[in-house]
Amino acid sequence: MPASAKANSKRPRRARGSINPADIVTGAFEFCRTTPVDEMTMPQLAAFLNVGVTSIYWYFKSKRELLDAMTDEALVSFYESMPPLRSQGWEDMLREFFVSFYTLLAADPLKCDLIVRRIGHQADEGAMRSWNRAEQLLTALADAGFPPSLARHAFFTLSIYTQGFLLVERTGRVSGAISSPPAGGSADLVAADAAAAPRGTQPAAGSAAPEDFEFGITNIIAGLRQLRPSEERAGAA
Amino acid sequence: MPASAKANSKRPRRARGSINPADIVTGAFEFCRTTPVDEMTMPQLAAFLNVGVTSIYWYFKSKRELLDAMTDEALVSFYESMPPLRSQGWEDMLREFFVSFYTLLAADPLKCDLIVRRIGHQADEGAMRSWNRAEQLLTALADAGFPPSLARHAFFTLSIYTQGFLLVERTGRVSGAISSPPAGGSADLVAADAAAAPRGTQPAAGSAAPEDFEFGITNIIAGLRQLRPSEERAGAA
DNA sequence: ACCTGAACACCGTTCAAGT
DNA sequence: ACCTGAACACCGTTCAAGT
Repeated sequence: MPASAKANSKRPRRARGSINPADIVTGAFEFCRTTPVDEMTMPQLAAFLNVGVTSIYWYFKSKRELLDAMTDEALVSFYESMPPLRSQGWEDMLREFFVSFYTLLAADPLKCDLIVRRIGHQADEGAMRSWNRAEQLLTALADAGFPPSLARHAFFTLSIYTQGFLLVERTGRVSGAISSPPAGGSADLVAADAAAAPRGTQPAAGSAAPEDFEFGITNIIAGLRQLRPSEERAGAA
Repeated sequence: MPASAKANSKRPRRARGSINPADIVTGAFEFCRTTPVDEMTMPQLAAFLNVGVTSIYWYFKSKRELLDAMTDEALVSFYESMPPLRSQGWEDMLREFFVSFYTLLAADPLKCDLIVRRIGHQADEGAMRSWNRAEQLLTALADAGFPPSLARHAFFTLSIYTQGFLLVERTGRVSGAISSPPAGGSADLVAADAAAAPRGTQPAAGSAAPEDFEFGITNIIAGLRQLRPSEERAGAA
C-alpha cells in the first residue's frame, strides 16, 4: 500500500437498511465493555458502529433516549439473570434474593451504572415486565404473617440498602471502612478512607465488600424477625 | 443610553487581588442556588462571578478540583449543622443521628449532590476534621455492649441505608413505592413508579418519604437489638 | 425512507499575552 | 503575580442535502 495515503478514510455510505435500533443498543453495550458509560460519546459510538453520527439520531432522538434504551435492556437482562429462588423460609429467601441482586450488579459495572447510578430518567417500561420474583417474595412474607404494608416496607428497605451499598462501593468509598479501626479511632460515614486503593482504573471494588454487604442484610432481616407480628395467634380467627 | 450599543460589554479588567479561591467557591454555591451542580459550567460560573473564565483556572487547575473544594466545604457545613445528640440510649441516639443526617441532606439538594451523589473523587481531607459525633455514637454502642467491629458495622449499615435512600429519592424513584399497592399487585425494587410526579423540575422529593425513611431505621435498629451480645453477663469479668 | 457531512452553540482547558 | 481573550479539541444536536 502507498505510504502516505493522507486521510484515506471516507467511509463508504451504508446501505439503506443496514442499521437499526437494536444494533445500535447492542453496539453501545459492546462499546462500553471498554469505556465507562459516562464517557461514551455519540461521535465515538458512531465511529465504533461505522455509521455517521447523525444516523444514530434517526433512531434515537437524543443521547438520553439511547441511554434509556440501554437501561431498559440492562434491566431485562438483569431480571433474567437473577437465579430462581431455592430457599423456603422467608428469611433465607430474602437473603438469597438480595445477595443475588448485589452480586450480579457488583460484578457488572455497566449494569450497575445504568440501573443504580443513573437518575430517574424514565418510567422503566421494560421493568414491570419480567418482574415476578418480587411477587414471590411478597407472597412468602405474607404467608409468614407480615401484613402487606410491612412486607413492602421490608422489601423496600432491603432494596435501598443494596442500592446504597452498590453506589458507595462503586464510588470507591468503602474499602477498609469497617474492617480496619482507623488507629486514632475515628470513623467517617461518607468517606471512610478512599485513599487506600489505586484511583486510575475502575474504582476497583473495595476489599472486603461481600461480607460487609451481607452483614447489613443479616441486620435488616434480624430486625424484620422482631418487627413481624407474633405468630402465636396468627392461625386463628 | 444609546439604543444600539452593540456588544457593549467588554467588562473592565479586575484588580490584581480581587479574586481568591474562597470567593470562587462561595460564588459557586450561590450560583448553584439557581442551577443544579451538574449543569454548572465554567464559563457560566465565570460570568456569574464577573471574571474571565481562565482566571478560575489560576486557582483551581480543573473543574474537578473546584467541585472537590465545594464538596469539602459542603461536608464541613454539613457536619457543623448536625445538631448535638440529645438522646441517651443507644437506640435513640442512632435514630436521632441518622434522622438528622437524612433531614439535612434531603432539604439541601446541592449538599446531597455533592456529598452523596458525587463519586469517589477525593480523600476528603476536610471530612475527618469536624467528625467526632460518630465517635460519640461508637462509644455509646461500646457502652451498650457492642464489640467494636459490630458497632462499626452497625454504623456503616445505617449510613449506607441513609445514603441509598437519599440517592433513590433524589432520582425520583421513591414516591408511592410503598404506600400504594400497585393494584395488580406488582412491585418493583429499582423503579417502583417514577411516573406519578412531574419530571420537569427538581425530582421533587417523593410523597411520603420521611416515614418511609424512618421505617428502615427502625428496622435496622431492631435488628441491632437482636444482634447485640446478651447483656446478662456483660458487667462481669 | 434512510444515511450523511457540515455547521451550530456550546464545553473544559491551554496558550500567549497583557498589566 | 495575577488576570485575560483567543484558540483548541471536543461535545450533543440540527440542517440541508444526498441516495
